[in-house]
Amino acid sequence: MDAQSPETNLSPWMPFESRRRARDEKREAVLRTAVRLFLEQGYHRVTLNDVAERLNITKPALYNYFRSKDEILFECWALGQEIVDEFIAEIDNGGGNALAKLRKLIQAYAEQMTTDSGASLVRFDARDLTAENQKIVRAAKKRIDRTFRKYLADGVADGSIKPCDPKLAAFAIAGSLNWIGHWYQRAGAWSAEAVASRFAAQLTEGLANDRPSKRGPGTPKKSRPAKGGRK
Amino acid sequence: MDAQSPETNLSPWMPFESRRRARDEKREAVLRTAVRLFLEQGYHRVTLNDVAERLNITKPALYNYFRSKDEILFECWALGQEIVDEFIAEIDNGGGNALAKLRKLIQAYAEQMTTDSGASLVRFDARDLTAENQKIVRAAKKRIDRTFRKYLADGVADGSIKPCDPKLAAFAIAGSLNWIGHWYQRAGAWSAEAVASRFAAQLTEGLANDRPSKRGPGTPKKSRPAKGGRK
Amino acid sequence: MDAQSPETNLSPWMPFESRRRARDEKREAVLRTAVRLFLEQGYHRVTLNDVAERLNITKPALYNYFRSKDEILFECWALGQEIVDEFIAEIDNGGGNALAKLRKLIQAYAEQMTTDSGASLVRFDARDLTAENQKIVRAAKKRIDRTFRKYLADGVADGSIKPCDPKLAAFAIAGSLNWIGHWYQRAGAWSAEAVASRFAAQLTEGLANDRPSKRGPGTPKKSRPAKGGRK
Amino acid sequence: MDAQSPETNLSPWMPFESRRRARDEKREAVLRTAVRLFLEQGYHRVTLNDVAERLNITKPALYNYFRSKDEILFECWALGQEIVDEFIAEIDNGGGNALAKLRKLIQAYAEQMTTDSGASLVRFDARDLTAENQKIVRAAKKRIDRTFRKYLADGVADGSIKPCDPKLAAFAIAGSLNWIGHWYQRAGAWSAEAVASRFAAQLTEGLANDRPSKRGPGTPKKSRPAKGGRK
DNA sequence: TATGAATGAGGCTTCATTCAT
DNA sequence: TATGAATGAAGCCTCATTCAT
Repeated sequence: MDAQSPETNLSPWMPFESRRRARDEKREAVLRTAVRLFLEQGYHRVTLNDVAERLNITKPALYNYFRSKDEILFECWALGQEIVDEFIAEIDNGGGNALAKLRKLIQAYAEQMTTDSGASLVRFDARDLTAENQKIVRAAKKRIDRTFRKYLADGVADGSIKPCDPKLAAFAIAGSLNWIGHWYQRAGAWSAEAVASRFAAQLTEGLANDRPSKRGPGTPKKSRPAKGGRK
Repeated sequence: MDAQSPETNLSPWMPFESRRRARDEKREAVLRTAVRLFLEQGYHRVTLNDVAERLNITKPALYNYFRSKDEILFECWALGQEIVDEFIAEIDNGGGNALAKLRKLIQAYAEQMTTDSGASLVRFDARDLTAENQKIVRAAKKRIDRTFRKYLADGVADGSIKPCDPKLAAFAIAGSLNWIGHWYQRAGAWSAEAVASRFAAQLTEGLANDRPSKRGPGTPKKSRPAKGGRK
Repeated sequence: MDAQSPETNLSPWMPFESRRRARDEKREAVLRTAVRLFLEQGYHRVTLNDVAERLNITKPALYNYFRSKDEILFECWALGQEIVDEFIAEIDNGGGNALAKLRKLIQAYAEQMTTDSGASLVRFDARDLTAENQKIVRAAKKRIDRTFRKYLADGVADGSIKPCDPKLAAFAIAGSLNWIGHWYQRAGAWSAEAVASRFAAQLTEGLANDRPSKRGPGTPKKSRPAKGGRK
Repeated sequence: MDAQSPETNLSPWMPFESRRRARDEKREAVLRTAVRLFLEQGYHRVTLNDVAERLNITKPALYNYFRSKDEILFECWALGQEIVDEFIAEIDNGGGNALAKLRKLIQAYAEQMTTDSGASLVRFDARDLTAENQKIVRAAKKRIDRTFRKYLADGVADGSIKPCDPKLAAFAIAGSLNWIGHWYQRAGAWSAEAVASRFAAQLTEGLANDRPSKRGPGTPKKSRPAKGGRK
């Protein structure tokens, strides 16, 4: 508490520590505000003044945290992408067959789409970024795409998913999910989780292999697939 | 047939006719060029100079055909919407049960998404338009959405489609389709028709009612809820 | 009417004659319309399109009658100036002492100010004209000014007007009169003539010499109203 | 007085104070420059570049102080109007009969007309302003007009002014005065005060009641005018 | 003579970014 | 670190004027 307190010993460091923390907090505050505005009004209609104003600071102050407007945009995007990368890693390293993983991925991705940082991923235009950052974004998008395709291909291979073109199927699924970022409103009738589980169910409904190979993995939901072998 | 041909009689009007035709052709040329550029680079990165340059005219010449940049954007959009409205009307008035209609709609909409004018519908940002035009766009989008929902609801009612939430299902389908406007490249591996029919098949795969009620449609959801009653 | 009619004899000329007349009429129509618009909205806010539109012709058609927008402005002004020059000449050559002439001038000028072509003289900005035309305008304005001063000086000399600075008095009078061009509305309560005679009376009221030298001219208003009681 | 003077105590605020002062000074500098240019060349011929150039700044810098070109025009006008409103209030609350007040008003107004800010009042075109600001200008003009009329009417009532139509007389006087704003040149032969007093004398010469009724001023329309003329 | 179309010139305004304080 | 002020770079739009028909 007093000058002798242990903390005081670190004092030469503390200011740095706490300053850095303060700085990071402000940085994040800027990003949160920016995401909100970018989503509400669109990147090009939002001026740095708008962002600053909503934060009760002045425009040049923003340059203490970011080097340019498009860097802010990029960081907004990165915030959302980070989460996606995390749950992809988690699912990827987790258990379950391909279909199960796909379901988990859909669920997680759908939920993410209902958040600001998730919507950023599909509503921001990468062409507003530096060439360099565009590459990063494209790589990330490809990563996501490949994950979807991999689960689909794996599923077809292990029999949990009906034969299909993984590429096209991935596009179909991704489209449905990305679209959430455009229509979902926090004020709407559905909770994020509800939407996510419905999508997980619905989007895999047509894919699940009702008549899996003998003892194939899965034996999905429906017992007695009935005769109607689909169409 | 010779110099005295009937057309020659109309010659006094020809200049008008042909001028008007020329005008309309130029207007359309402007729109085609604009759509292309807007899709390639994004509305805000395209200047009217860019558009004019690619047409080998000067910027102010554009104002002979349009009153403002956002009017051009709107007309680009309208071009695509017109087509959608047309095939919706056609399908709506055509035959087939709800599921069949839904398939036709998906097919047509998917094909449209592979064209420039179709992609316009989902890649342009309505907020770049006049408040008035925004209303028109919103109304059109609602029209499309309602059509999807109607077919789904009708299908559930007539038994051709498995019980499901039409609103959510419509979102899922629309998302998949709209997404085409973002990834489809004319240079890609698939033809527009191929993509469209695959989507029509895949997107309805999970919806089609495998075990329709004995005597044709018309014993919708209610009777014998059965176990499969989703949720 | 037929080939033998007297007019036919002149036929080689007639077309010219009538054409010229038609041309002049159109020219004047343009000017009338232009004056109106320039007064209503101000020269810079009126486009040649506005002028053409109100005449039900097209913009380039105007160039058949005038070489430029500022030429139109100049001709509008000239129309009004012509009238002023005329009545100045008339008054100048007419009879009466200096005070009488001054009154006549005020009356005529005031009336002119209530017309469109009169208002043009004081509401158009000469700086919108060619350097050359500006000179013409300045010369005309000087002409008017000199006339006022001359009558004043003459009046002081012949005793009909009280001693005063002719320059300043001319400015005062001209100001009052020019101002009419700004406030007078044809729809107002006063007729042009009424305004004019009131101004003629009022503006000379303070100038008329009540105690003229011996038998000087004018024994205005006060003592023994006499016959000269102005109208 | 010395470095420790009270002002020094406020030093922490000085930066703010001085900045604000600097800002205001610059704002006024812009206005002074703008008025000058607008009067010299006319509002439409002056570009913001011209204004900026003469101030040795760049065009967009002007937008730190004003929101638009027409706002600058309005503020120029307001600068002049403020002065008028002030001396009107002063005269109105001051002593003297109506004729005396009228003289004071004429004198002050005439002097004002010889300044840039005074000339602005009559040489700027209100139609260049926002609809909203046009209203303000019109209201101010009406205010001035009413003051002239009131003094005239009061003077007629209290007998200090000869019977006359206050409306018309006000127009005549205002015209003379406003005209000063068009012809007066600082480089000319007359000082502002000289012009003003001559005008005050001359314009009221014809109005002053030479032979007021024996007892008490005028026996105009109102029977028993009493001394308490009006108000 | 009249027109539709086109153009050159230019003006206002916006905004991301920098800089001195 | 934060700010007021300034700037450079554009962009949209307007309009008088010209030209081919």
